[in-house]
Amino acid sequence: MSRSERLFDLLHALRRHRRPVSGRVLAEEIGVSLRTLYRDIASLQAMGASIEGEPGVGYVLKPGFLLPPLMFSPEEIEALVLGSRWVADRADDRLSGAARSALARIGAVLPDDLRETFEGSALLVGPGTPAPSVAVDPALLRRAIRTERKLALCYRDGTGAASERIVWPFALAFFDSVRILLGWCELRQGFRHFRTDRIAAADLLGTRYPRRRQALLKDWRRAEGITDPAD
Amino acid sequence: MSRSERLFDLLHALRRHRRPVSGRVLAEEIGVSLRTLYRDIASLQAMGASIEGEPGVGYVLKPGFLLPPLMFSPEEIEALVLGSRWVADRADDRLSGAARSALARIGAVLPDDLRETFEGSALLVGPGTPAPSVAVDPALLRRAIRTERKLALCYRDGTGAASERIVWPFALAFFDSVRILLGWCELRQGFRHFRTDRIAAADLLGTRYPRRRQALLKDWRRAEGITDPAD
DNA sequence: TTGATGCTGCCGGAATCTGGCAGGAGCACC
DNA sequence: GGTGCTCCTGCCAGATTCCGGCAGCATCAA
Repeated sequence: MSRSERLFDLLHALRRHRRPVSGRVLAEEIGVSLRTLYRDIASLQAMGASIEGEPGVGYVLKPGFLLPPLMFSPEEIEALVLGSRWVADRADDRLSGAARSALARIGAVLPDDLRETFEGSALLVGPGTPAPSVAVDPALLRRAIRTERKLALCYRDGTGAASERIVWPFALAFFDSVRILLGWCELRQGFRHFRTDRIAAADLLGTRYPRRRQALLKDWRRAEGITDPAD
Repeated sequence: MSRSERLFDLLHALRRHRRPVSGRVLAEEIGVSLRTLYRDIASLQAMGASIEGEPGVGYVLKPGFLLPPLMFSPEEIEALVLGSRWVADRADDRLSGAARSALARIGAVLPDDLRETFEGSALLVGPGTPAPSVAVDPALLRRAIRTERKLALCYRDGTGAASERIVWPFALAFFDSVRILLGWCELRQGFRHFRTDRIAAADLLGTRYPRRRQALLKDWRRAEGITDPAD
């Protein structure tokens, strides 16, 4: 692989990892010695890429470099189509429609050869176990999360006992057959999860909750011992 | 100026002119001999750039090498991120890497406000039932499908009985816990499906099968009474 | 035909690239 | 204070690539 080609690759590798990456890892990924990697980074920086390196941490590429990324590879197209099909099949109507329309936008910018891959993708999503019917509009839950606003829930737990509580919703997790709303429960002063099919009613309150949902998610991950998949 | 830097410049110059530009002009603009310019163009083409040169006219950069800025609605972004996360979590290593990589590309061309939605997406994919270990490389199966080539399978069915057969693979279906290869079986002269975890061995044969995989998929859909989701 | 242009092969000298080593410096953690 | 991780730089020698020039062919349009 020529040096120039490698620089494109390096740029993409940096974009792929959003967390700081050590030079050693990058060098291995690209297949080049550490010394050369440092040189390559310096080259990209000289060309105007805002790559920041901190001793003991690694490199991060700040967004906004003049050069747009390269086109998708065929495998990437297949991955996007498959993922969108899964969303289209499994999510609620709004999200499912959004998946289809996002896919259409992507299709519109593909060159002819990739459009063939795109249209003829042979990766299908089998129908899953049908999702239990849900009383509240999932779009409402997502809006609450996105705008970081409190939610008044009327919830029936596994034993059938009903309760009312105020929660700070910060994420929605998709499992094979159920969806689970993650939130901080004001009543219990702790993280709780709620199966969406057991939420009898949800009221979007006007008040925002006092923390950033990213921070809540991070705390929750630590509490549950779940590592961030972005790492 | 180093060669790599020059290639970036050349790309820039090509994007600037939308009309065909002669190699001579480009060479002067960049400050390099004509011979070298031809070599540079060839390098970019080798990297996948669709630069078209017509004798007597000049060069034009067709869209399809660099990903243009894309505009999505926030909900579309969430759908793409969620879908890609699902693929990243559930598919084999290659496809999963492709999902992450495609996502990074999309993230890089989003305007700032959308990038916020993109990075802070709160839709998670729960860990599924762990996929049974698979003896054959799923990438091989996908390649067979993509190139419409026959596959020699060594398969153990549900009862444990082993068989060898030649199939025409035309699709791969992802279920919650298993993946299923769809194919036309030469032995049985009919459509058959194969759980990938029960495929003991698969040989990619050199011969292409005589029908288009789209047509096979359509026939299969009709035979199974499954409507095309694209309708 | 003529001219403009794209494109390729060849060559030898020049420039660059590469990996390894040694060392410095910042930072966090113990 | 020591240890470990990291970024970063200088130096060097051998390998590799790059570069310009030239000569020639192909294609297209006037």
